[in-house]
Amino acid sequence: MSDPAGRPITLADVARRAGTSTAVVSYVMNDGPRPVAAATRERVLAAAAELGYRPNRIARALRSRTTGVVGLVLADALNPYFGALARHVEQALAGHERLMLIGNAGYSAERERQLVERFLAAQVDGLVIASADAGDDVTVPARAARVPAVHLHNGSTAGGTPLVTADNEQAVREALAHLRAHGHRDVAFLAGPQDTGPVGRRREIWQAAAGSSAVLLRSDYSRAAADALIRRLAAADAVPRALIAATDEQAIGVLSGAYAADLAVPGRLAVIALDGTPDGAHTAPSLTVTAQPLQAMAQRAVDLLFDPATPPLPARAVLVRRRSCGCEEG
Amino acid sequence: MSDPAGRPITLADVARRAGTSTAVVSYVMNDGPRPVAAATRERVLAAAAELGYRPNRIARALRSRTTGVVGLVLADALNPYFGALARHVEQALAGHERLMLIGNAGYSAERERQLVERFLAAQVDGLVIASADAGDDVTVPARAARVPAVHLHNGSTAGGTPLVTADNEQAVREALAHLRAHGHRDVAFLAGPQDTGPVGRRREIWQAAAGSSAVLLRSDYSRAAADALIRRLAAADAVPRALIAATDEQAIGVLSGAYAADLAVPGRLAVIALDGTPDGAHTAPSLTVTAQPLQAMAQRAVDLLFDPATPPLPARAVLVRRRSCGCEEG
DNA sequence: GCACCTCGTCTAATCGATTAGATGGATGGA
DNA sequence: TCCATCCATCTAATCGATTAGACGAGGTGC
Repeated sequence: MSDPAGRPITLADVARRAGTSTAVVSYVMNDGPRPVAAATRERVLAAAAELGYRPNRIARALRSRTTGVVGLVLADALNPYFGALARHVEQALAGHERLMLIGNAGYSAERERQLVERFLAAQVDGLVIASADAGDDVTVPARAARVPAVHLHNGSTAGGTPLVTADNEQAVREALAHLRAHGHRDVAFLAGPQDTGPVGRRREIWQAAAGSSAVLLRSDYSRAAADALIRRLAAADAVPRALIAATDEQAIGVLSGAYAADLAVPGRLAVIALDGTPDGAHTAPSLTVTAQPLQAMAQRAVDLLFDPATPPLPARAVLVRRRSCGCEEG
Repeated sequence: MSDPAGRPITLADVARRAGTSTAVVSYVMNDGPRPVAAATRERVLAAAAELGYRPNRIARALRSRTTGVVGLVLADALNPYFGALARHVEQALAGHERLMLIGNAGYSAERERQLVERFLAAQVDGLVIASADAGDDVTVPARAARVPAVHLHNGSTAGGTPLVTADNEQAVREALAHLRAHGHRDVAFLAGPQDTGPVGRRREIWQAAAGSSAVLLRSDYSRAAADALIRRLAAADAVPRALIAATDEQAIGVLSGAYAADLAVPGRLAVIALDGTPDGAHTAPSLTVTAQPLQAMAQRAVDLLFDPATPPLPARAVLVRRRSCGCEEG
């Protein structure tokens, strides 16, 4: 708010109007460290309301060294997995009365580092980093600046920054077992471009369980790349009968590629994805997934920012049976 | 950064180390309003580098009344239309050296108002509001606080806040004409829960062009709602032969509902969506859309924040022919 | 040689909110 | 009645960066 002249209303304006000092106004605004007489409190509140006073958080931030803002750096908010995480992080932050700065790094570690620097310059109270891959630890400058940081989904724990992930091992095993229960002996795996961090372990776990004859496919973490891959395989008549996609994003590309190439899903190609995003419920056919507890993960990541002693998650992924694996709809 | 004791490095520390006053350090850091001797500049730069000085933007913000942060309030970042807009807004802001606070309002005007208040309290330099609907103008407090605001996609222009939209009329006409070219005489329209603002006009335009016998459907702006609607219609054998969906999100739900109900698209039901998000390229079947110039819209919205004289957009939507309308893939 | 200007730098006020320390009036106990 | 408390409030320092005004040294013009 501002007065008619355009000057924003300050504490001092309210104090003047209420006939008190700024200290008292501050005490009232914050249920401050000292008590205020009831009558005075009323006067101050009334004055603030009349003037439309809105405290300047910047000034408060300067004094109190906390901005009420946390930065979220993520790979790609258009990927529904990261998009959903972002939503849950925002909600968890709201529970701590924090606002969220967001920055898309587009799967580039360099850009992640840039965003971390910018967010630190903006004096964020904390950083959540949701990377697709786990290369060098991008939170190093945060540690130097003594700003708490957390990796979510994937990231390097080398520097001591905590990492919140679902139980990838169990998810892969469950997906594999389910496809086997549908009668598939050979189950291929569609991985990302590289295997890094705990998420990269998904591939290793599949490899160990599926045997060395199983087919490993790779594509970028995008619908377009997975779509193109499937069309290529279809042209070469090399499409597997069953496939675990490392991410929903890739699985959705598999579905559209299969549709375009006239490959029936699940008849000709059964698919399970490992993420479990909201999008999987409304694909054609609907996508069977091992759904990660995204909300719980986001909540824990945020809680860790404010209390490093937050207890770990059970964080099991849950198999959601839909149609892409061969199950009938419930 | 901070010294070993944990105290963050300030301008004064750098000044002390370089043997100058804080003013000179500031001049160097900003190529300040006054010149500095080359030798001194070197000393200052060296001192800053050695100490790992990172300017405190909060302090700067207090003094200069600009935080370098803009708030984006949007209906739902998981809806790929708004998600894509958010991405483009972020990029446009990066061009202005601004960071982006984001807040999901979940299609609730009340929550939009709350977020506007919080962002204003955080002293944002500007606000971009991307609402699904256009009810009361939620930017009123921004105007009072003299913070520039822009509506993107839809919103009330009653209070003078500018609105950046694509040419909805042309998009609807083009979609309708295209379905007619495929031989459909009756083209239904799947609208949102209510018709507000320029986006609500889409329905009126369709109504005027399609005639009063044409079927109007409504659902929430979600995949689940559109999916459920189509299944219901299928059970009642009341599915139209051709349909324009107001949003991609609804169209995707239509596709999944049609798939589940064994309705061939486009054979039994032809579909065109009016948004044109990246997701439409990888549905089964792929989605024909009138693609709005999302990036140009976001760019213009952001430019308007910093220069109200930014010229208007041509902002035509472009028909992207894919398969859901009956076209063959290119 | 003197007045005057320029350049480089320093001093200190400022942005707005917070809060420790000081102050003064009222209350209670002896 | 006098002193010790206590409560409500005020005064002023503080957070860190910015920048107008002051200042001194060196250079120029006449």
